[in-house]
Amino acid sequence: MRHTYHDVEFCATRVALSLLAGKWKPIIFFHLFSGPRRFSELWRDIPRVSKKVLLEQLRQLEAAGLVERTVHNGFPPEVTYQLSTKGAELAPILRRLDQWAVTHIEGVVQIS
Amino acid sequence: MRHTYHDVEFCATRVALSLLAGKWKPIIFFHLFSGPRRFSELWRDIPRVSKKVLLEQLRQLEAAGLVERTVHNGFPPEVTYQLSTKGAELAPILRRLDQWAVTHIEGVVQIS
DNA sequence: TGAACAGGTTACCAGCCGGTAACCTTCTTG
DNA sequence: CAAGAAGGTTACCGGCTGGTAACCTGTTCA
Repeated sequence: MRHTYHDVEFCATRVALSLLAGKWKPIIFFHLFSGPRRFSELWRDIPRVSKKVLLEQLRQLEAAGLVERTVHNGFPPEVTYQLSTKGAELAPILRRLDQWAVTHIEGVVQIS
Repeated sequence: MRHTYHDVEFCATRVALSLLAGKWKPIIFFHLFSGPRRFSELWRDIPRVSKKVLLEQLRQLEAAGLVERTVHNGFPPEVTYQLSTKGAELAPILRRLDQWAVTHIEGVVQIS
């Protein structure tokens, strides 16, 4: 059995896009580009996302190996999320995509 | 009202990704990178996609301004799809994403 | 003693997205 | 005159994704 990118199951780009697919994932990414963030920080800084959904997206990113979750013992509980090496290597690609969007799509805003 | 990329509605990357979101779109893209293709060619060359769904994806890409549809009069009917300038400018970005996926995701295959 | 905070979890629901299968129209060819 | 090819369209359906709202656990502080 020969696999080519014609085969949707093995198309690298499709699989990559599926890891980024999710309403809040790009925003999470841009927040994590500048370093680790606590759960509550992300929840505060990303408007209109529910705890449940934010957590779901983070877990999916973690499962994909793009994000690492660290629990720091102590009180109050502190859990931080940060990009893995693999995840960080997406940064330049996402920035170029951002650039493309800003020049080609109206009403859209550049990352800070 | 201030818009920042923190606002999911205006996050450029999210909007860009939403244009590419669709099971068959990356594959369609890679087929169109090498030039215009007839509908029946795409349908023949992309395994397991139904006419209806392929057409849907093409129409969405067209609506997004990434693909142009041309009807050539004559018989048999001939309709070709090709990337717009805007769409073609995504090529290098998608190729980098493909590269990233090939080096980081197992079982995934590079575009030819 | 009970409120507040961090980081979750649970139940439940609506809408979208991709999927199958059959059908349509126009023209050409055997 | 029937079949076939090109490019669709239509009816219908199941599962995934994102959404709301309420609840839980453990510790500290007033």
